[in-house]
Amino acid sequence: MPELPEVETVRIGLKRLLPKRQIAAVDFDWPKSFPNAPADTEQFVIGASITDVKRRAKVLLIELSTNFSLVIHLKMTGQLVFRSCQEAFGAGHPNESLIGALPDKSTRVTLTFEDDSKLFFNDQRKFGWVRLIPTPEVMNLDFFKKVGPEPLSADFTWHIMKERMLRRKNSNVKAVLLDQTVLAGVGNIYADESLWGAKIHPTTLVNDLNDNQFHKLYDELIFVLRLAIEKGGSTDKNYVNAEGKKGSYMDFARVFRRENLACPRCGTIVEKSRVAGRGTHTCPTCQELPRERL
DNA sequence: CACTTGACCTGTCCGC
DNA sequence: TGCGGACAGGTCAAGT
Repeated sequence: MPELPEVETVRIGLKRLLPKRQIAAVDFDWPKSFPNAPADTEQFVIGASITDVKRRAKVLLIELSTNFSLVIHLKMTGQLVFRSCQEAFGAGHPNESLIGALPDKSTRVTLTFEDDSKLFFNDQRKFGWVRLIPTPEVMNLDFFKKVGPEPLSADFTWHIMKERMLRRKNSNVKAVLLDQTVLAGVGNIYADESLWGAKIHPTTLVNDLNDNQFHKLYDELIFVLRLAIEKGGSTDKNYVNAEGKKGSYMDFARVFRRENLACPRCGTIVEKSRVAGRGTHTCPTCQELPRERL
């Protein structure tokens, strides 16, 4: 579930909460979630302080004073939640969290800082991971060598998006939006939302899109990504930010998870189907099915 | 090579 | 009520 806007929201929260804190202990509650620990952890994590928190695609990079980085992928159900030692989180407390006491049964890794505040990596489905990597070598990871450009970077244009998408011209447009080597950070929610905005059916072959459609899809994608960051991301089920709180983009969603409800543009009932192996939401009036090719 | 499907997991929901 | 199965969706490996 965490896509670019959710990971960016977590990054903004951690950037405010973590820098200068010194790590006192690491607990491996589920060792597979931190595969290359604890070999280098004693030397390069314990005693290190956090210098910066960055993001590339859907991956978080927590940089340490030892010139190592904690590289974290939340996959579908990952959460990074910070709690300071003084905070109480009972009902009605101003900092009340949407998740209960931590650690809990889905806590996989716990960082404890000098002042006894903690950062919890929770991950119900255990697909996410934390890796410890020398900071200069982070971008040598296979994933980063292959991943496409950041859609919100200043030099990402609709021409670049069109050119990169045409590398997979015989695939349907939804599969290509989800392909991280074409562009970084788009997942199921914002693929459906941007295709609805551009009035393009998700099964349309990339090769069949005209320039107007590429341009419109680019505009809609940038719009939904920016709006979602502004709203603190989408909480469908698991996602919470660095303070354990929900995002509100789902209140603004036009088709995602709105099957059997009215399309906000034309009133037609929104349908749900499967495209590229994923649940897919479309308006059958706004997003016309592509004609069968002979 | 281009493209699609299944595996990795756990929890929830739906139908019988 | 209990139980099996479908589903959730990011990425990589395996299959066509």
